[in-house]
Amino acid sequence: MRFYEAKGLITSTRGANNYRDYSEATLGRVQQIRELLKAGLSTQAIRAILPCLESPRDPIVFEGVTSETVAALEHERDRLTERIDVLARNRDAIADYLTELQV
Amino acid sequence: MRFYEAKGLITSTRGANNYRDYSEATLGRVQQIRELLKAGLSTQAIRAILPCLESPRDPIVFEGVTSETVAALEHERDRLTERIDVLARNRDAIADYLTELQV
DNA sequence: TCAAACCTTGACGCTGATGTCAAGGTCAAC
DNA sequence: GTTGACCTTGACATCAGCGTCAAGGTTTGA
Repeated sequence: MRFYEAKGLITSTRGANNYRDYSEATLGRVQQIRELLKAGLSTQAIRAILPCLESPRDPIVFEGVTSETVAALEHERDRLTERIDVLARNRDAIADYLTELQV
Repeated sequence: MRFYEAKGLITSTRGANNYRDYSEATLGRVQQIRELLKAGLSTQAIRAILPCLESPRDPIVFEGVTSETVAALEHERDRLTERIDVLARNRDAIADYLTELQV
């Protein structure tokens, strides 16, 4: 999506055509992005966690990882945990309700 | 919020003033609704799970619980579980990345 | 009683994520 | 070389959740 590109979530190379050329990795990333959007994250939150989504990140990049980046990641991690707790709590409420109905 | 009322998430009684009067329970519900919205749920999903959010639902209501309601609740429960899985997976990716950085 | 503070409704605007449409460039194939 | 399919950009439309503002009614209190 051009929207993701404009948001800085993915990149594309351009041929002489000026046509976009998406790498295989980018296509996979699009899947992850869509998943996260469907899960309720914003594009900004997704952009923040992008560095963690590199598939074979064996050669982990220490360069350019500022302390702000680390702080942002810790923040996103904590917000994700909060989100997960809220959702799990409510899912359990639904499950409990359903089992009570089925007595 | 009037918005929630229009969406059928909460109700209010009106005095002779025509002023809205919110019950204590409704105010608590508003908190839950906001929490769920912040966690990325839509108002429609929230409305679907509202019957499960009654605080002291000891006198559980079997009346008016149609099989569609049950099916909708099971659906929401499953979608919540999917969401939780996606978020947990990505939170763990962030956590792993952070620990790798801190070696 | 009169003004300030608060409520009502309705309309309008905004942001974020997407969809769509028009006007043009490019490419494949006949 | 012309047609049709596909790409480009830019503009505009849409939907959800929310904020705001105007015009009027209500309450409070000095």
